[in-house]
Amino acid sequence: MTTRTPTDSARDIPEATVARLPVYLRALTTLSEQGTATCSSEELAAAAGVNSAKLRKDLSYLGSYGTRGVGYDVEYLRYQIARQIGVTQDWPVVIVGIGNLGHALANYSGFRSRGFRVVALLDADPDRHEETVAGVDVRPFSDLGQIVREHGVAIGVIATPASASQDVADQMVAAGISSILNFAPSVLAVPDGVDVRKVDLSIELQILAYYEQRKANGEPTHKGGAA
Amino acid sequence: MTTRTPTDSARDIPEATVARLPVYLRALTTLSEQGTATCSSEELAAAAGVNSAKLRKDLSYLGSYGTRGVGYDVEYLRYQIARQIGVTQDWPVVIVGIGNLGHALANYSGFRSRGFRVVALLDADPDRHEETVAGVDVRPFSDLGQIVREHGVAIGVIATPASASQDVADQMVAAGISSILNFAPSVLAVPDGVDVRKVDLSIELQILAYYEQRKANGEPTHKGGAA
DNA sequence: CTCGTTTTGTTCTCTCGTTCACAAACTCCT
DNA sequence: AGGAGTTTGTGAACGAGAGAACAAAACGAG
Repeated sequence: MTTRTPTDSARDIPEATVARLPVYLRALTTLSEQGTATCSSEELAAAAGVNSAKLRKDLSYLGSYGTRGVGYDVEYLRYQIARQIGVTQDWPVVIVGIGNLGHALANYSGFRSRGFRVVALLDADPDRHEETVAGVDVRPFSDLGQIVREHGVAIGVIATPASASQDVADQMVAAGISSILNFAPSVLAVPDGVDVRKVDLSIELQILAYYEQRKANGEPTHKGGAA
Repeated sequence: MTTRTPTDSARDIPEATVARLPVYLRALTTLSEQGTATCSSEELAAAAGVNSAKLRKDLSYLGSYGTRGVGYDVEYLRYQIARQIGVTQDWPVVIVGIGNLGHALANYSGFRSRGFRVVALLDADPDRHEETVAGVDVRPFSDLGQIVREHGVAIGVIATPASASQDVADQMVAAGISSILNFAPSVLAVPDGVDVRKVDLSIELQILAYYEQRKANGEPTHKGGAA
């Protein structure tokens, strides 16, 4: 049964669009908090920092949720995007590696408010197993399999040094995790069917440094001015 | 004098390539530490997690630094990329907002080793001004202008809550900073000539959640399996 | 009911990025 | 010296994404 049925609600949304949906979601939440009930594509695009044509095209992949001549109902569109991304459900998440970054992630409120629930903090260092971070006990890394089974965890976050990251990833995959967010500066090898996204703090700085250097040399600014 | 001289050493490197250069740099450093003196595009591509054709094309924008039939000299290529990105020089950086994330960033060793030197940690909260994080004193946010002038800071990092981020960005720009790395979940408005890059921890998780949801619904895996 | 105004949804075009495929260039072996 | 075997650098085909432009749809005024 590998054939795609035509009734699939979500066809194929382009990757670039998927990456922007959370941005729109955040913008809509902001508008909602400001008491805005309706907004045009122009307004929403401004709040999200993108072109209005691009926004409309992105939204058209989800369906026709706007009203011509009027705009979008903020609450309704917000729900539709949230449902499409999957943040209406609850996503249990484990964080491995409770160093500085692990601490910051465990305390980050933005996860909770978007449906991500940190069910466990794991670290290989026994000295940390007495700690409690953000109300969650730090447990031995060897408990990974049990925790994943118990909570049905599908998403894992790696905040270890690079040297440990591949081993952690292997064990995550073995335990049944199929999506990994990697903060370690390493390239992970994982089997097909497992998604990995990488966030590298120093890479972003290096990209800025490149353009900064060019600015200092009198090169004209590239297009990506604002964000 | 807005015309581009043909003697410009660095012509126009595509944005996508610039974003990958730091990845290659890291891969080369790893190879170097393993004692590898020479590598083929195939090996380096594997270490960086990209296609070898793409790697070769990327490198071709910098110049011809390889030897046909042999490959690339690891040290030489590493230096060339480092010079091109600008990480051979010293980049003074200020971090504003010393919460959990600010702490993690201040302690992150990956900055130092790539030429980024944290010259100041700033926070608006007077209670934090007694602290010392990673050997650097936390100072009042109002010192920003003086510090930027003193150290010639061009790059600023925002690790504040979203509510404060725009104000911090405005003051950074006023102080003369022209590149901003924004960790706050907000869209910053900045004048032309100022570069902003954004890292949003929860957005990455939401993107993973989207694909995870599709996997759970029996959709075939998309191409972006490994990373 | 009709017309003008507003704003979406979509089509078309163009630019940018990726991948393929191969000639040029280098090494090694005989 | 010459030929076989590698590996780079790049031209060309291909695909995806961005932006402009416009037709279709809703609304309000008269």
